[in-house]
Amino acid sequence: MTEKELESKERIISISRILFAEKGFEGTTVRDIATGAEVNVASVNYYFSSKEKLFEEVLRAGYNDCSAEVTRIMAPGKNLEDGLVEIFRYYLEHHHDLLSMFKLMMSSQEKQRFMPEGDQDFGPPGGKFVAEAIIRELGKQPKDEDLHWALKTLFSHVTHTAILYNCCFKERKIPFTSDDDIEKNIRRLCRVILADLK
Amino acid sequence: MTEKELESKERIISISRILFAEKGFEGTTVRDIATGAEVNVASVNYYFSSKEKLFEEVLRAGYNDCSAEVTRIMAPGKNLEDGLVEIFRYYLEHHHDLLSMFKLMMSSQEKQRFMPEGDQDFGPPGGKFVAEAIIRELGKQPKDEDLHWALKTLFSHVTHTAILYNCCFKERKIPFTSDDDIEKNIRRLCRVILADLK
DNA sequence: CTCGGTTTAAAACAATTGTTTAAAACTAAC
DNA sequence: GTTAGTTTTAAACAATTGTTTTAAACCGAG
Repeated sequence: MTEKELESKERIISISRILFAEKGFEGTTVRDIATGAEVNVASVNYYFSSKEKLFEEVLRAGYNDCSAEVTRIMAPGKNLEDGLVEIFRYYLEHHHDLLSMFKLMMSSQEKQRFMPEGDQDFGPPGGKFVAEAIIRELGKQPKDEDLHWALKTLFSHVTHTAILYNCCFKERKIPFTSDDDIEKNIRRLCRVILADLK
Repeated sequence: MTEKELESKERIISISRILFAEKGFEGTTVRDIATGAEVNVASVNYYFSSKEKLFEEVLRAGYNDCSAEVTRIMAPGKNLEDGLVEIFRYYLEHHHDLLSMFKLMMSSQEKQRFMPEGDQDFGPPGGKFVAEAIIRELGKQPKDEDLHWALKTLFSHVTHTAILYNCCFKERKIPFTSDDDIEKNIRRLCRVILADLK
């Protein structure tokens, strides 16, 4: 594995993360990828053997990065509000991966089974650590029902907002949403939900 | 415009709503549509002049139906909790249209501009009437900031949950979510948010 | 330099794409 | 029944798709 291979292979992955997110799997052509990565068309199949396999690798990369980052953010002791806002910001910066994953989930059943190991019990990547932050914040172990309600509501709010941000908010298609507002909204929801759990 | 035309044209629209939602615009072929609608391939272009125009018509149909239904559900006097649960159920029944619209929003900029008249001020279709229900429930006019926070949080929760339901929940990929739970979750969020606004 | 394996390159592959054509079949009014 | 207009059909269109092939270029080790 020489220096050049790493460069080519990684350029392909890198541009694929963007293109798959923007145009979806079918909407992205191998030739688009090859052009974007400045490699020959055949290189894509040479390194990844098929477009589908490349797609899987792209998804895995996105999921793993996201999972690692959420885990890092939500390190023991982390404040819930601050953590969720940071997760939101990460989602914005890496909305390619978020969009790809979401589009996949929304696609036909055959492909829906993609979900890497771990995390299943807590839904989104790193959900377990957000759950732990909720427990810390409460100072007690809530009922399972309450915990999962809080987790799901908070996470879906952050995710949904991050997705919409790149599609509508930043172009002001939906009013009353400045970047500051979004942060405030997340914090407010945190407080309201935690208050209800106490 | 004969009897037969209506049948063919509507069969094409009908199957397109499903296929576009499942496979996206690029993932759906004109031949899939023609087969599904039991018409000749050329009929699609005959009636809609292009695949793209057909897609626009499909989106418009989905958006208008959804907007009309939310408006109907949220008729003056409607209870907020009940209304949102009904909207959620409508989203589930008509998740084709919901998915199509969401996938479009998540797609490349050129197509993002699709958003029919009205509703812009309140985001999702029929949002205005949900806002009115919030005001009714409060018994007073809240601050703009509060109203939009509540509206956005509630609506995004319902929408996000409805989307995930068809992708994960119903196959139990994410645990602790029975159909009853989802309803309860929506109602709980309603109460918590309204309490905060009071 | 020479040799093995790895990486690139151009070209071609068959299959599928959206769309058009041109003729046939159909429908309704006269 | 004839005619004019609409709808359906089969066939073909050029363009694009993912993938494969074959040979050339490249590289480090001996």
